[in-house]
Amino acid sequence: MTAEQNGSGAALARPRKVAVKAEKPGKKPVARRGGRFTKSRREEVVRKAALLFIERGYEDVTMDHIVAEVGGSKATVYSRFGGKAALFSAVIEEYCEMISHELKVELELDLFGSVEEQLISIGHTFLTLILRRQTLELHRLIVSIGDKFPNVARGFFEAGPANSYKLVSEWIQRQQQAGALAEGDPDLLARLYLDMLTGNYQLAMLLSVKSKPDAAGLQKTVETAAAVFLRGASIRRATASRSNKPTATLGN
Amino acid sequence: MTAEQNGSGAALARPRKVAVKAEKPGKKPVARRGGRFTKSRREEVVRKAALLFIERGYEDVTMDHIVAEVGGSKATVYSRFGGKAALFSAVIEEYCEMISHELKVELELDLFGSVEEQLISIGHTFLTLILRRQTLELHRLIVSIGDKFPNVARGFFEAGPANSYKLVSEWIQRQQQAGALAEGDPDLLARLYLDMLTGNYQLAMLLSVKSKPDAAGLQKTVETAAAVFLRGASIRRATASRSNKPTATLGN
DNA sequence: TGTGTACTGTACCGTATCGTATAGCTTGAC
DNA sequence: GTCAAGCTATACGATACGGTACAGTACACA
Repeated sequence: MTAEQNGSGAALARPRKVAVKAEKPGKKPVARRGGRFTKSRREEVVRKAALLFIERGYEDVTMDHIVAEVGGSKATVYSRFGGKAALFSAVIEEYCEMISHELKVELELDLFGSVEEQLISIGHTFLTLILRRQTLELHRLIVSIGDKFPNVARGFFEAGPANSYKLVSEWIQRQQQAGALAEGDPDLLARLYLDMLTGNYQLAMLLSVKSKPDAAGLQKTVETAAAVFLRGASIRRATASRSNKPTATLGN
Repeated sequence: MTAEQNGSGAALARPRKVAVKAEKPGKKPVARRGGRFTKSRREEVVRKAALLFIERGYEDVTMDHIVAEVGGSKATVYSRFGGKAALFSAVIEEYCEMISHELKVELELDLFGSVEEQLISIGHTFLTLILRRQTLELHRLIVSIGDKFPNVARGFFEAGPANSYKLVSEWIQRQQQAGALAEGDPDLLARLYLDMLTGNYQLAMLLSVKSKPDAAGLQKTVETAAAVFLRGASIRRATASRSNKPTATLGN
């Protein structure tokens, strides 16, 4: 669409300064000459720049890196985005909106089977998503920028964690209405369940203490978490008993 | 002890370049002149530099900042630590060892009361520790350095999370031996409980989505988490029933 | 009191990086 | 074809920072 790689670049006569230069027309593999800054072009820049930031962190990505990656010229990037900080904000915010939609699709999987099976399925989907390399690096990036980009941090929280909590909360409400789970604040219960899954693996992988998610341990974690949660939050059917009887409610 | 600010500096004849310079002898409030690099002096440097890194992050602390903060000269810091990266490693590793000991003391509080009361007490102690500004910023720092300082990351993990998991795991084992909790992998159960508490608040505060821990919500979180955990992991006493009957074991 | 070692204070170097300026080329509208 | 607007390529300024050099000073010890 945007006249990318329209081939003419290779043959164009460009009597620049040195004749030799004409034989090595591109300084970089990304060939882009001319063309207006269309919407799709902007999306391309956003996507590529976002990946760069996510892979290498804010400080370790220079504007020259970005230009080399997306093609075009530095001047254009500055005129279109305004500077490194502004580019970063725009880029990560738009990226978060993208994953927000993906997340809804991924976690809204058609669930079937018993309550426990559904819960395990939710856990697996969630953990798999959370432990993807790209998700981890995005998490690292957002945490590391601290309070420098509050809008970016908030956008990430809404797009990622808050979204996940909300989806699981809605599932819990449905189970409560169906009588499969005891009453209790569904938002809080959703947080507890997802956090149970997340904490250990996520931090260990961010810190390179664990290299791989290791399927067996992950399976065990999800199953145990689901079992604990389900017993803990399910309808009480036995008479309360002995000294270790829980007295607190489930956050009503 | 170390002849600080003995004033003679003002009178020294140093025909450097500009004579005016001699009239503004002290560049900074931290007065330190002479004195050997004793062990306590090293500890002072480590402590102050660590706080700087924790407060402002690796990239945003310059060697000049550090020297200004700890006093002395740049040359000494370089000769004693070897450079910024080495200083950072040494400083954060030693700092982690310090908090490792503190953690053991803090979490080894004399516990009393019912199992649930003990669990709630553990939860409160842990959450309070985790949500301290300094702990959060240390966490941010370690996550943000990524794979650049693997030893630092590992040291932090051992000193913080791994330590906490271990202490709670031991408590769980004691409860299991006393028959108050069902059998099941105590390490895994400890992780699940602590992660339940951590996730939500920690990330929200790191991202400035929540400003304060807000005592009421925190209380509710701990109590609900304890209730869910306790019901989920306690000895089954009712006959298993209906369709939502948990079938998984607790990670044996 | 004299001497060597270690520390201080500061200037300086090299490099990296953000951001701007400039000159020429491409494109799309007329 | 002509032309204005926008893009490319590149050079360059300004600044910041890690690290080193060096002259001078303080302290330990004899």
